[in-house]
Amino acid sequence: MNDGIPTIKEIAKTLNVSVSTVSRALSDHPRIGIKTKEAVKKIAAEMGYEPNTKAIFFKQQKSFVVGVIVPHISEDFFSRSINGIEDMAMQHGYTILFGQSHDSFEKEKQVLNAMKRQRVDGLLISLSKETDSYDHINALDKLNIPVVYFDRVPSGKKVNKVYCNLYNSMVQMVDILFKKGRKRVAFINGPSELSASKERFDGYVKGVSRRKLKVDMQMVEQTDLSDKSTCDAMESLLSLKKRPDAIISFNDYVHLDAVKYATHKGVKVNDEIIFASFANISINKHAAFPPVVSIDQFPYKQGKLAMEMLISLLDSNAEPDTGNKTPVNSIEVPFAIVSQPK
Amino acid sequence: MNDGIPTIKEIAKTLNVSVSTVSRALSDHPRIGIKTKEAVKKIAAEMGYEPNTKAIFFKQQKSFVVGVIVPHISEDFFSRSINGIEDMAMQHGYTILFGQSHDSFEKEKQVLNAMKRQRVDGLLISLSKETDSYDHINALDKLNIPVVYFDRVPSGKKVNKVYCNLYNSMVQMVDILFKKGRKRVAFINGPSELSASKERFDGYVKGVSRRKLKVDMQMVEQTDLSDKSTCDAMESLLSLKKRPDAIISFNDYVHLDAVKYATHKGVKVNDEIIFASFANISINKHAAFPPVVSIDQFPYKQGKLAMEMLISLLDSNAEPDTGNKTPVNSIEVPFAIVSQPK
DNA sequence: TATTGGTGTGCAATCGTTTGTACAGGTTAT
DNA sequence: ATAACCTGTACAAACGATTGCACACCAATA
Repeated sequence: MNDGIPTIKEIAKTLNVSVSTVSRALSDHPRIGIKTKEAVKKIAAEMGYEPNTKAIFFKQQKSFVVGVIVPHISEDFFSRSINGIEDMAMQHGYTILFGQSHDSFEKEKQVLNAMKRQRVDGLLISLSKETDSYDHINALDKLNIPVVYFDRVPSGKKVNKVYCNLYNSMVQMVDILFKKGRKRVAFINGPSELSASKERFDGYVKGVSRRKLKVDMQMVEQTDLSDKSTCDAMESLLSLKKRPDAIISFNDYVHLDAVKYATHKGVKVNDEIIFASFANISINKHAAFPPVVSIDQFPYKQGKLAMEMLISLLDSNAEPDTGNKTPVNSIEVPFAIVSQPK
Repeated sequence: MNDGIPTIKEIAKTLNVSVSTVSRALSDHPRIGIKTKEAVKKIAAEMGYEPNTKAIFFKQQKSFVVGVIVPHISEDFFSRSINGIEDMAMQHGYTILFGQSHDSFEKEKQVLNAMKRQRVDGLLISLSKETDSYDHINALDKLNIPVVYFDRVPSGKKVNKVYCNLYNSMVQMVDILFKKGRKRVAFINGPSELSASKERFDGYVKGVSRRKLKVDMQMVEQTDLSDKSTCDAMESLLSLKKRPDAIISFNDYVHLDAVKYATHKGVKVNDEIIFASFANISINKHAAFPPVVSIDQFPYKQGKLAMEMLISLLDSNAEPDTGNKTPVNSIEVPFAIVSQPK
């Protein structure tokens, strides 16, 4: 006995039948006699048999494990996505191999290689902000490992992805702020490496232009998402001769830093200046000044849909080749604009 | 060819050598000729050979995968523990199979079974609040899968664990509040299912008793951690004829709800009543009223130590049986008391 | 010349399970 | 009575890699 846990072979020996009979008996093969089946199952239970899934996975070349890589698990958006991913995965008997890139390209390659080594059945990934080459991910093609991107998806590539239309949501957000009577809507954008930043910016420009206004680049600042960088951005905005009367932050974390700085500087938050942002993280309800307008990108739903897509790819992969290349799937998840009660 | 990626066998055929030669050549076996080695490596690289780790893991009965189960990934404490776990794991070539119990016993059993099926090499677990039986976990013994508990560890069992001394930290916290001149220190405890609640309570009693004071049970409330339940607790405390002048919350999430309720009721927070709590979650810096005193339980460190312990168990397991049963490891991680700058 | 020893390679077993095929014994149909 | 067909079981190959052992070859030593 190997591990203290018996193999199919030992059951066979105990009963003086062949291993194939045991294997088939345990899986209720029709050609096995009813009494044999019962005897086998009884002994198996008594001996505490547990199939060695390592062996099975090896033989079947499938392990029901999918890799999930996100930038930061501590970011509310991602931990909620993972909930969606996990729920969907469990429903279909999949388990999650987990890794974080910590927004580093090197780390992303590292964890991705770990997943490759483990031969995950498929991969779900939300890109690190440094990622600008896809060789490491494309290497999975050779191993027949399908990849689904979510949230932070590569721009302009034909890939399987689930994402939110940040451009449209930004256009609408700007619109709402103008409708609230604001005249000078500023924007603290994220790092330019993120395609999300470009999309938001384009949306901002569109939103402002629609009002027949000229885009004033003094109203657009940038942060690397750190507290300090956000404060710098705020300082610039607040020192303008014509201060903004509305500030849109790249996301709620930036918002929290921005609003903290503003209160520190004696600004009457949500009066002189109203604040808006993306993501709608759950601690907002405890923040001193939650954003007045926020865009919910439904992380749970995105995660769930991404996993659903991956599973369908895995299922179609399992079937004998249908000849034509698998088409590329893409889902644009609708966003929602949430106005905090006054 | 199977997956589009060649096996050792195909390399062998291409070079007209045996598979064993290829295998040994690739692993730099001393008995293989230098020219053969080079030829094999060259062809292997050309064909894009990648060892099939499923096969290797199967043969070696080890997969370098450890299971990690936590109640909620979205809880700051756990996502930070996971960072520690992941860092340590990667350093040693391990990958993480991930699951959440969502504080449900059933769910915990489910994910644990998934990990068992996957034959993880070892398991790291922080118990769900409902867990009161350990059969599902003990079942792993049979499979020779070592288990390390962290943070939410079983009380009074001889197991491998990494945890924080909540009793002592509570004693000290009470002490500090008295030292700050507070006279009526109240406590909103967590659900009684959690052993952490008992420990905190005992610490509270000790802390109060040390001051030669009688414990007033009106000063001790309980919450199931939901917003509503915490508000109920606060309502009771605030409606006392002799209101508390300090309130210790079970953790920062409870604290945030409590403080919100208090401000809502017009209490002068951190003046009439000062607030303290456990955990020191990262968003505190953005909260309107962070706790004045907080206990840091070093989640990253706990995770790291737990993983370290598990790895050492796995290493000792790999060695031929030393005869005597593996001793049980237990680490008590020191906590720190953090006072927010005024 | 025969023995010893090192060097380079191949054979075959092994891990635990699944599965295609063969085969034995019994029953039914022609 | 003989072919055809079930039913229940066993044999052996296969998945991809590792590894103990045997063997062949050549050189050096006794």
